[in-house]
Amino acid sequence: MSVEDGRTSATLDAVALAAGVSRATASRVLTGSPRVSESARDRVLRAAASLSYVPNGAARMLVTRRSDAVAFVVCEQEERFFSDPFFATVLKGVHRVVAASRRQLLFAVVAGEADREQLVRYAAGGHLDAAMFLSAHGGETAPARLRERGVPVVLAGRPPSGVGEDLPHVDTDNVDGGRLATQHLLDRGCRRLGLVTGPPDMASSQDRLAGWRRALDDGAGRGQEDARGTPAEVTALVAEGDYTTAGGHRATAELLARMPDLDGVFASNDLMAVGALTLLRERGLRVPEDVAVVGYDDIPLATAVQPALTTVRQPLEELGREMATMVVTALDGGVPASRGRALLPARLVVRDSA
Amino acid sequence: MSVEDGRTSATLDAVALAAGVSRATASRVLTGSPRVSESARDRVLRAAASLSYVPNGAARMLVTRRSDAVAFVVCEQEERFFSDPFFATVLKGVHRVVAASRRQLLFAVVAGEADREQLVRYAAGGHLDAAMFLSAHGGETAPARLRERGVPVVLAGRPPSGVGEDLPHVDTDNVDGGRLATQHLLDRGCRRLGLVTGPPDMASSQDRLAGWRRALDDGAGRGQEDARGTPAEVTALVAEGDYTTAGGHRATAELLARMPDLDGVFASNDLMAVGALTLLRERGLRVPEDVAVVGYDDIPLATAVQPALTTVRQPLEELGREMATMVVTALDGGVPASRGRALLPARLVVRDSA
DNA sequence: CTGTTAGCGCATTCAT
DNA sequence: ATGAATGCGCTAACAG
Repeated sequence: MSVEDGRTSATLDAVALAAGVSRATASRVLTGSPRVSESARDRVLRAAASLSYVPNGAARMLVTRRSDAVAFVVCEQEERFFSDPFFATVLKGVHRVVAASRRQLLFAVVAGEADREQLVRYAAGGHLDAAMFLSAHGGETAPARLRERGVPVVLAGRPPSGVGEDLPHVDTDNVDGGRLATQHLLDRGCRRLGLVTGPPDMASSQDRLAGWRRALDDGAGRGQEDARGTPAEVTALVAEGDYTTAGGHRATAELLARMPDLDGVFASNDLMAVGALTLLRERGLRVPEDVAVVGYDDIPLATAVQPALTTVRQPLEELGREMATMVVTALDGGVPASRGRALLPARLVVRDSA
Repeated sequence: MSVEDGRTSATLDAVALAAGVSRATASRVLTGSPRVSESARDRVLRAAASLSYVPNGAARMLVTRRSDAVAFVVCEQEERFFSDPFFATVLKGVHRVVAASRRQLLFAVVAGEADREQLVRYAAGGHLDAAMFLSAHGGETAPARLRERGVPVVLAGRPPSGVGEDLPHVDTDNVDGGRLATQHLLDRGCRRLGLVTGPPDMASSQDRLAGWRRALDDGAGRGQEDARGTPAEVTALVAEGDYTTAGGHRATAELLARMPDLDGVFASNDLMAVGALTLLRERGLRVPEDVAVVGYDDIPLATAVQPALTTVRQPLEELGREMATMVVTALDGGVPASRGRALLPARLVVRDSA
């Protein structure tokens, strides 16, 4: 049994020496090259194990130009980031694929300008073979800057303006999701509708809003009918939210102030829908009898809340898998992670709130 | 305005050449060495900026034996990890300190054996200057293995058995927290008490259990008195939970089955307390009138739930800051991150559930 | 199949 | 204050 030094770890030379071969042969064995004799391989492996040999990452990076590490970058404050299960689910999908490719998955949060510079420097320094970006807001420069430096990048979600329109990305169909949610409200007879948007600089917000508009336009085109088959005019209002429960609460209050006979709310995510539920309860309004509420994301909380939320589900784990697959494929195949544009379907999950 | 190549980034040679100095001088400027003339410094800086120079991380690591990156490692499944706000808060504290030290904070999840091996290899390869471990379960080998390889390590929480008793760590006073929670139940007159523990292999569970025992023993010693000042016998039962809402639900059911006249529950974390609340409501028991409930952690959900949870608050952000400070200090000072053992106070937050 | 050789890009001696 | 030379540990191209 060998003893670890604790300070200086074994080098390839040491392994080669112990195995009685040259560095080159030792290296071949350890990198899995086929052109090695059985006996040499065996001796090297044994020596490496006995010395607890681990290759020096710096030396390896320097010559291979790879780090075998990829990052999952979230451009948000820690709070947001953790309070939204969105990230956890996508990360899970990513994790599976990256782990299977035997790379180190690293996880970084960019909560401000200093973080951004640090990350770009880190990546430009060669520490990251690729980066996946989540929740990029408008004006986020990191993805484009990394790509300029030759680091493959994939975004979750359509790049917002100013981020790099042609950046590879994978998205769920937020336009269709927004349309489904809105149409559901119309279908159940709601005619005084309110939308609570997400942050206006995020693509998902914009797209869900576009879907809302599309549903309303479609309806206007062919004439809405209420539950009794009677056509009725539709009134629609929009209030700005921010994807937080508090924001949903506030925005719904605004909606109600501007339209007291509100009968349907589409909140652009579940957290805000929960905020809406809370406010409506405070105002003595019943859900869905007085006001129907539809959320988005189908987070675990959606079923825990009273009434259970009708919402739109996105295949988030699949989104993560897809992103990671694009990255890994690009890395393994040498194919530049060019314009992939998977668009994953969203679907309505009807529960009690609408 | 210079144009980026996009494939090959500028090297120090290129910068030196453009500045009309030697590599050595350029290096001195960029590493902030004092022994450089004003004019040389100026030219080098200008050249570096115009070339968008970023030092090659591999080359730098190779010679400095540092990566300027530290990791925050969570040994949990993604779900757990994100669903528990514990991590977010600690991370926030860590982030502040690490960012201020101009190092890259990396974040890794170890969800299984493959991940563990990958991480150890990554760290042993020199990619990590230090690692902070969260939520280490009994038998977790990574921290000790990293330390053996010369990577400074700090744990959040007392090391559970088999993890390395003498590993540096910073903890909150879980024993006292458990005692406070239990004592509060006794003080309000509860005499038929139930404890829902966390996973038995986690130090925090063990310590909160120890605090529970201590409160009960103290009480036994001096004789408990009920709300009317009448001494009464105390009965106490323990059920095993797992820090999840579902686990709290199940464990509380078990408690109730074994002791139908249960009148006080101490759940070792808020998630389980919420599970307890749900079960008690299902059984038609009022909280706190029939059964008082105390949680632990004071997560945001604690105030959102009905009734608002009486719970124990830990200074988690401070815990994060403390861990990161230990790491950064060790790294900057060259002092081995040896036995630090900050013990941060816990305090009771009384709300409606007990 | 194996050993020898040559850098990868940088920080750091040692001279000057 | 500056330049020339050295080596970190490894992989890969080249001989043999």
